[in-house]
Amino acid sequence: MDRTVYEARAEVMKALAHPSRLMIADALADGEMCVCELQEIVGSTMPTVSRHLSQMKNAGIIEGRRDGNQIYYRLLVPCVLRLFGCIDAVLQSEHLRAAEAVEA
Amino acid sequence: MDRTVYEARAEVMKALAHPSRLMIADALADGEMCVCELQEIVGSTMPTVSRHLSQMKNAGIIEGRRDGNQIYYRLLVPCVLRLFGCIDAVLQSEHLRAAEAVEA
DNA sequence: TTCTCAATTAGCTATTATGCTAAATACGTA
DNA sequence: TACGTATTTAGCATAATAGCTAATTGAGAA
Repeated sequence: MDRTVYEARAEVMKALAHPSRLMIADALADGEMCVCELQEIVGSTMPTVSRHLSQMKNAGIIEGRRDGNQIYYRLLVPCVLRLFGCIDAVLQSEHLRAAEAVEA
Repeated sequence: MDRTVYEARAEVMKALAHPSRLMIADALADGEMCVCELQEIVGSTMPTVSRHLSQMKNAGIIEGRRDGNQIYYRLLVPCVLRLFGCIDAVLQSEHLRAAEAVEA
């Protein structure tokens, strides 16, 4: 397998590898949201949220649609939500091993 | 949902958000491998590969086992391999939209 | 013990990511 | 036109990553 494939994949992963961007992905699970709504959820300044959105857009994860002077973003590839299941499995196994380490 | 949950998830994502680390995860799909074998696959220096492995280990993705003077790593949570499917779906949809943009 | 090999850690530099404030754009309304 | 609101982009300072070489640790062999 070519290294460029892994580089492309890593770009997508990087576009999700930030707490605020994971919050955004989760928030968009139920449907589209404008930047101002996402800002409330994430709790950063509007420019910062906008930049996170732009990273996710460039990675092909979300898409924006203008309505008036607001821009509504939505998930393009909803399967990213299923990533959480696996990530949480990693976290659980981590906690299990941490507990074992304490016992031993 | 608490922000700390998203921070923990982001740590796991970050531990995979690098081409070399994705290559390592993929290589470990078929079973454990020592660092020297992974080095050949990744194509970086041994210290660099070792540091990638240590990041993945801290995130709870892999585990190492010493045998003689070699250390064999294995995937702790094999479901990370299923991530590739979704990531590739993102890449495909990206290419589709890029093609549409060229047509228009 | 001493030597060698595999792996990790230290120390450094270069690159990249993050988040802010301030400025620019886009759109709707008066 | 001019103004207000939502969003993006620029520019900057700080922090985090990545990769290298050199030094260190761990385990087996001579």
